[in-house]
Amino acid sequence: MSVQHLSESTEMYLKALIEISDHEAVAIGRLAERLSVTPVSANEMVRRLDEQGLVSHTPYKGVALTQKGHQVACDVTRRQRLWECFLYDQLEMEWAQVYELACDLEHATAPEVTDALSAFLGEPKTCPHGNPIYAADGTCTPLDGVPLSTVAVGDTVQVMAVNATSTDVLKYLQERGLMPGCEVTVIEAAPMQGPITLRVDPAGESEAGGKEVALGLLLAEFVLVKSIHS
Amino acid sequence: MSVQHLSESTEMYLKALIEISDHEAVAIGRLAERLSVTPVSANEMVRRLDEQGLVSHTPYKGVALTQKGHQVACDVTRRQRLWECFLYDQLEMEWAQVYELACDLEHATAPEVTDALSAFLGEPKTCPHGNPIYAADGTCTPLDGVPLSTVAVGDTVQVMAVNATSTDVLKYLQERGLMPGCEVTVIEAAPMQGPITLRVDPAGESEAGGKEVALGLLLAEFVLVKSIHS
DNA sequence: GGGAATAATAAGGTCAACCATAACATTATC
DNA sequence: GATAATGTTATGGTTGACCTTATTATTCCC
Repeated sequence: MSVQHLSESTEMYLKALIEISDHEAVAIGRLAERLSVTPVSANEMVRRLDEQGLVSHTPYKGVALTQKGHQVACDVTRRQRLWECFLYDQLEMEWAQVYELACDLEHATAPEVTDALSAFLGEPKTCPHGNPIYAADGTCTPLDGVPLSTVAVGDTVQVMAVNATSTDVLKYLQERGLMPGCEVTVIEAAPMQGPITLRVDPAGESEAGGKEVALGLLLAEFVLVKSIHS
Repeated sequence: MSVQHLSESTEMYLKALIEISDHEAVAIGRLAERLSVTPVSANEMVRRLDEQGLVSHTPYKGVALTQKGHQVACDVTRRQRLWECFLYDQLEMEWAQVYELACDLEHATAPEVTDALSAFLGEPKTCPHGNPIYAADGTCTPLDGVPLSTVAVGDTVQVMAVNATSTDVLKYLQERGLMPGCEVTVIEAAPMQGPITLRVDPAGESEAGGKEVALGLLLAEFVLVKSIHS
């Protein structure tokens, strides 16, 4: 269990894997794209991670985290989301920016600091974007939402979390009010992967009958929602 | 002035230079020792830093920070000491440990974060070890103390700051009560670089007539004190 | 002035994490 | 079953920051 010191690069690979794997193997190509490296580089790196027992790679099938790798990935993600909370709640930094800023800090955070930070923040359970924060033992209650891209026309749902990592994408979504807690009605879905049209009511103002927003399907995949029974 | 991204190693060299230079050139050997690298490696690195205009190296004379390098070094030190305050005051971590922990965080801290952190902490002026925190513009009021190793027998002084970086050394000093604010009377100084003997009154308890402590001269150099007029 | 300590330079080596290009293997799709 | 897409392996290259060993240059001090 001793998690000596893993390189920043190693931590980024493992974090990327936990972010894009739905409990199944991930294609190397996708991983490479997510990390902005070439498939060849990703292949090399995956081989090294495999040798260290952090992932298991089945040629032509994909990469999956081992138990050890999963533990590390949870830990890295925990550190990041705690820093996001700190940056957003305490330092009052930009909602769209804290993912990137926390990403730098996460690799420089000793276990004692992580735990003390969590206590200081009151053991928060989600980051500012709504994603769950793993407990020190690696457990967490997973979100039971679905991507906004899969919601039927006419349905009204509430945004639970936003899964994006790029500051630009987050800013784009924020400008349209798509933040955790807001309510969204799908008004129209264009054919051929066209955008969906939404009415967005900012959190806490569900009476307002907010503005109409067109959202590309790929962007809508980042937005996790649950249906509203009301 | 654009401080793009300098490597962690670069920042460590510049920080080491500002820490051990008394406004004069530093011998490469000393720098190498401080950073635990070989003189040959330090030489190479100094050449690179010189090429980047961060230091100026006069062969056989030593290295000095340029204005640009000084600015960066101040900034790095500022980041570190702010993190020390956060870790010590807010997260309530060990006094002896926060230097090392903050040292990791400092390299991962964006300028916006530094400024927001400083505001959050109430623009502190010193770190938990008593060393000054540079303002955002690089200015700070330097300490006017002298090393405890230079104090005459019989004198009573107050500890202003502790300049050590190793957790072990800091822990050793803490165990003997040598923290900022405490009062110290030099009882005896052994010849031939022998230890000095002190009476240490912890901060806020100057009536108590504290314990006697023997301290090696090299350790006493880390402790910055000012005389007490009382 | 000579020798010791220190500093500088040269040459060659390692390691992690990338890159490109090219060849080859496998899987998926028409 | 052929072809395209994707994945894998091989080879060779780069960069930063270290290392060792050896040689040469300078400075300091008796």
